[in-house]
Amino acid sequence: MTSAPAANVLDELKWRNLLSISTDEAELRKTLGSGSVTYYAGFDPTGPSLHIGHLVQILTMRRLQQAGHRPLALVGGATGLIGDPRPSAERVLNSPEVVAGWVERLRGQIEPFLDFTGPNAATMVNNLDWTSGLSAIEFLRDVGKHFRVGKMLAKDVVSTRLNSEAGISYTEFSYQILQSMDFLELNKRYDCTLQIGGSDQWGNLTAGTDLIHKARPEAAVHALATPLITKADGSKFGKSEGGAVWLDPEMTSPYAFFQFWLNCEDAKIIDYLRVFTFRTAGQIAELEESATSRPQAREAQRALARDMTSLVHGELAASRVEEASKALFGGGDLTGLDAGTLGDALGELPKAQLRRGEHLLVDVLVAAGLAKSKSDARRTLSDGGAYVNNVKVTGGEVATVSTADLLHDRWILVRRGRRQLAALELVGE
RNA sequence: GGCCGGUUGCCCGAGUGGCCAAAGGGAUCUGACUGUAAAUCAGACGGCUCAGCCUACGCAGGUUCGAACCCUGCACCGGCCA
Repeated sequence: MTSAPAANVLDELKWRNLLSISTDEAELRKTLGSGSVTYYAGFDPTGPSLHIGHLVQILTMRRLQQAGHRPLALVGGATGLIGDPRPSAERVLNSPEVVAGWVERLRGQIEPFLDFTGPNAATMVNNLDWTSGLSAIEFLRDVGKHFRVGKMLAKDVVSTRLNSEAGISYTEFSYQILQSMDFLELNKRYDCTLQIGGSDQWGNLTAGTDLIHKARPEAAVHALATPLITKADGSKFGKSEGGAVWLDPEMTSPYAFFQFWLNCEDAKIIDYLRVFTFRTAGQIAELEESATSRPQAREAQRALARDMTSLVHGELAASRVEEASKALFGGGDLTGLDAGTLGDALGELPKAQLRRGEHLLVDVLVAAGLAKSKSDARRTLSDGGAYVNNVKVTGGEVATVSTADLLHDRWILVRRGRRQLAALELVGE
């Protein structure tokens, strides 16, 4: 899982399409090539878990660390209380207690990706540390004086919001100042000279470098933005049935996580292998060859799913869900599977309990989480979109399952559509 | 503080007294095709004890046989003025 250190890590990032825009590229290349650079990326606690969109930053941090640079992972205990303005509408504030809880969770999610030992050990930081004690007067005098309102208004999101019906609160308008302070503070405390972030953060990144230029003219700092990851049609990457693909295994099961990557569209598979995995150019070229000549084999997708699941949930979980996927989709005939294999596979799926006897499939689909209401379940049944043990249900809305459908006298596999599965397990009388 | 405009289903957005569970688009779901892909075509898309009923058009009240639509108050958002 290591890549040969490129001559300059910037070239590797470029090859992986991870460099969208940066401050003076020649200078940045020189800096990265001439010693260990301390850099940071920030993650705001806007929810109980990070999702795969955050992975781009996390993994870019990891790549830079592997190239000998020193990461600071910032979880925004302060910025999370304010909210980075979204183009659409004002955010709803979360309570300090809730945000503090999320900070802890995010820290735990980021830590496994970085190395906290050795000469370029990573450090976790929290911007609440240097903002909680700051008075409003200090803030306005020491920091605010460096910001020109005209420039702040010109930032993309701000002007979008200003021109929208939603408008923008002073709170969110101030966000860029807070993020700029982070960079300045990390520059002072840790000699941090590079901030990385998504291209949608470019305005915030440059606000930080500008602040440092004014407050500490002697410091030379850089910013680097990674591109927005999209699907082939340009739409947002990272959504699956129902919502975001979370890193938290309770929110997105390792099986669902694996499935998400496995279902990657052909048109994007090579891009994603570069962006998200640590495979070398040679390995990716081989997978590309396979994807071109034998797309139906989907070796590249399998490699991506395998790597990502292993990276996020561990080798063991990755093997488990890969085996489960093989068993459940491997040809459809479940009766041929032995109890052990089937039980393991079903164990990765959402579960519902089933009593002996006959049950309306409508109720079963809801109980198993495959339909969000009985109406939804009825629609699915009348559409012919339900399957029991991989066999299409033809009975329409009144179809039932019963003890006779049990596999190994214990389980029933229910499916909605092409690939939403759930397991029913027999429970005592 | 004043005046004007806005608040519609997951999102955007039409509707301005009965024909409205609410046009249209997007998202989503299902089917066909296929490779657990994409594109395409077709159907569905508030809930339920489903030919009916219930809930819903910012919130609360009112007018009316009848309200998303009219009136009053409140909340939030925007614009202009002070």
